[in-house]
Order: sequence, then structure tokens, then C-alpha cells
Amino acid sequence: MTPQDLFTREARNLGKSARTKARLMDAAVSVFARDGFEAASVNEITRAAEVANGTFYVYFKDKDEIATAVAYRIAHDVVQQLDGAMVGVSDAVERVSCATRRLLDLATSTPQWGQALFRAVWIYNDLRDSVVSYLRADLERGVAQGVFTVEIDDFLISTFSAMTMSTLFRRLNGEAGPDAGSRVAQLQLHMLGVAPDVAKRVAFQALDPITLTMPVIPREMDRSKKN
Amino acid sequence: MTPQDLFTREARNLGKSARTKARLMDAAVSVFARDGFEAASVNEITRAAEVANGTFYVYFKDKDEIATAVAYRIAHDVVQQLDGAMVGVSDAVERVSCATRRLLDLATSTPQWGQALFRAVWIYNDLRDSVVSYLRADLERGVAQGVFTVEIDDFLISTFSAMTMSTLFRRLNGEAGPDAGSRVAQLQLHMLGVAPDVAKRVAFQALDPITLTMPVIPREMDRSKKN
DNA sequence: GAATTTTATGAGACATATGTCAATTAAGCG
DNA sequence: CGCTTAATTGACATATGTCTCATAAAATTC
Repeated sequence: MTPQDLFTREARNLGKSARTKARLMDAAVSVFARDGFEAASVNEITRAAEVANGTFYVYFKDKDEIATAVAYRIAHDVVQQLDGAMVGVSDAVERVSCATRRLLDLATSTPQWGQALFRAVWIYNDLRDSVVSYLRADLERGVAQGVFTVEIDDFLISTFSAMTMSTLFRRLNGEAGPDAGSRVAQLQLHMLGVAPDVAKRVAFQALDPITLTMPVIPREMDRSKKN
Repeated sequence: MTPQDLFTREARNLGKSARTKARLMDAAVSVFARDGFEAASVNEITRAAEVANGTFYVYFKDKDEIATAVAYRIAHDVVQQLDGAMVGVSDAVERVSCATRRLLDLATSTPQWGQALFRAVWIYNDLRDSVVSYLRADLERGVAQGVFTVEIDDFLISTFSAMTMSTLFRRLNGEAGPDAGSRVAQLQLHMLGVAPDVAKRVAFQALDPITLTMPVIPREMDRSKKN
């Protein structure tokens, strides 16, 4: 078990079936990250989890089921982390910039989860909406504060997230360096109509180094009652 | 043969082997567009092309080979179309806006090719560079003209293209309407530092309705000599 | 520690994919 | 037309994957 195996870590005090399920989910994360969602096979996941092929089907109906389980869980944790990292920030410009930068830091610090998040957001539309849910509010706050001069609608939000996501992608592939978060945040602020000097200052200002791991909190007891 | 089958159309006066190869390439385009590159199978392509499984291997070594053949060809044609549609436009702001809008119009008018282009650009990095080759020049021109106030480098260019590509994606999926091209162009201009009123005017000004089909011009004689 | 329940196993039935090749069919040509 | 070459075919060997199920192993209960 590597430090990346966060589901397993979470389940270490739970019943055996919860632990096995967690192993499978961690394995799925790393296989999805390595091979992509389409190319991943149940066999590959069970091999990575070091369980027999049949064991998989005790816990999940098929590949889709484990994929959604993993994806929604990761998205949930990411949203929670971001929320936590932004308490006390009230300026809309800062919030928007912060969110982008924190998301990139977070995903980069646990690359497998970053990869999985990226792919999941790609596939599940409603999941993207959930990761992005806070964004609309912050953008509208900025309009109310008079600092953003664009109309906030679905198109803008999609474009905005595409900028973040494409940066995440490049960051995970080593095509962009550690300043990618600040750079894309700066461009996003330009796009929203923030004055260049303000955009530059906010996007590049130091972030207090909050610990951004994915502290998966045990929430459930053993729930492996079939059907 | 549907009107979308542009390779077949191109090859209609060529030898039999060229026509079969073209059928396979058109089939590949539509299967890639429908199933995605990973999920597509050679069987599916031969079925769509209405040829036997073995025929495929006469013309292509494997799925990758036909994919690159198709992808590079589409990219080549798209670049050529865009170039053609922009002769005479010298203002950098207009050129940049135009390129984005034309690309979206083009890809939307032949959705299968649009899909294939999107997926191909995703996979083949050098191909993206080729589609985007004119972009760097136009951006630098804008800086020289003093209308863009950002530094032009790989990061900016990637982010810029991501905006275009994500819009293409949404457009092809019906998540964005016909004004998507203008809207994203406007946002891109904002990002580059163009004044809002100018950005709005240029991004939404009418484009002369140049015929933007993919006029694949026969260029080669039958080249189906194996090895 | 024996009985019972939970969990894990892996062989196997079935499906689908790849790439090869000997045989067949079609095309081109004198 | 008959001959030669080009093009196509589909069965086959091989591989990989999915999902089920009877059985084995492990954990829990009494």
C-alpha cells in the first residue's frame, strides 16, 4: 500500500469487506490514471488490487459502477478541500483566483487522483457541475462587486472551467510548470475584465501553504449488504 | 455513401484500391466520431466500410495507422481551409477572432470531421501544433501592433487553444449554440488584453459567408503499392 | 472448537478483438 | 476470350475480456 492508497487508508479500521472494496477502488484509481477509463479492464483492476477476478463482482456490477463510485467520491473530497481552503476569503477576485490555484495544487499533489478527477469530469457532466458549483456564486459575487465586467452564464462558466481543466491536464503531463496555476488564474481574470495590474498581483500573490492532502474521513460503517 | 464521405468522393475517379482505401478512411472517421478512438475496433470500421475484415490489413497495419492517416489528412485540410478564409485580413485582432470562428464553423458544418479533428488534436501533439501554427504568428503580430498586452508563449497558446477546442467540443455536443464562436472569440480577446468594446465589435461582426466545406482535392495517383 | 455466516477464489462459458493466409473473385489486357 | 495480376474474402489461430457459480477459505458466533 502506497501513501496514495487513500481509500484503503480510510478503511483500515473497518470490516474486511469494506477494506477489500477500498483496495479495489484504489486500484481502480491508479489503473484509470494509467490506462484511461476506456482502456482499463476489470482484470487489470483486480490484478492491481491483488484479489481474484471474481471478487470484483462481489462489490461492483461492472467497470462503470466502480468508476462512478470512485469519481463521485473524489469529486466530493476535492470540493470539500477547496471549500475548506477558502474560508475567510471574501474578495471575489481572490476567491476565483484562489480556487483555480488550489485545485491545481491539490490535483498535482496527488497526481493519480488528479488524473482520475480530470477523466471523471470529462465523462460525467453532473460531476463537473458539482466541482464547479461554487464557481458560479463567486463569479456572480464579482459582478455584484463591480470587478467582473462580463455576463455570467453557462457558456462563460464552461469556458472558464475548460481553462482550468486544460491546465490541470498539462500540469499532470509535465507540459506546464509549478506557476501554471498562477498563470491561468491571471488569464482568467483578464478574461473576466479585471484590470491587468490587479490580475497579476492577485494571481501571483503567495498562498498560505494550507496542507492540501485528501483527508478522506471515514463516514460509513460496513455497508456491504448485497442488494 | 453519404455527402460526409469525403475521402470516397475524392477517390471516385481513381483506381479500385484507392477507392477501397478511401471507403475505409471515411468509415474510420465516422466510427472514431461515434465510438471514440479507444473504443473503436477494426471490425467496426470494416463493417461500416462494408468490406471484409481481412481487407483492412491490406491497406493499414493496424488501427493506429489508419487513425494517423485520417487525422493528419483532416488537420491538413482544416489548416488549408482556414488559411484560405483569411487571405486579405491583416488586422491581428480580426485574424485571431476570425480563425477561432472559422474553425468552429468549419468543424460544425461537417461534424464527423469536427469530432475526428477534436480527438486527433487531443492525441497527437504535433498535430495540434500544426493546426495552431498560424496562431502564434497572429498573436505576435498583435503584440507588435500593440493591441495584445500579454506575453506570447507556449502556455498562453495552449490555454488559448483549449478555449477554442472546448468550445468545439460543446458545440458538437449541442451544449453551445451558433454564437459560440463569437462568444469564445470575445473572451479570448479579453484575455489577450483587447478593450471590451473592440472585442465585442470584432468578435460579433458578420463574417462573409465563404463556402467552408472540406474540398478534398485529389492529389495523388493510385499509390497502393504495398511496402 | 464446532457450526454458521461472510468473503474470496478461479475455472469455465461466452463474447469479441486482432492479424494471417490460402482460396476465391474481379479487373485489366493482348 | 483466356491469361495474368490485383483485390477481396472469411475461416482460423490466438488473445483478451466479461461475468457466473460451485467450492474453498476465513471470520464470527455460540
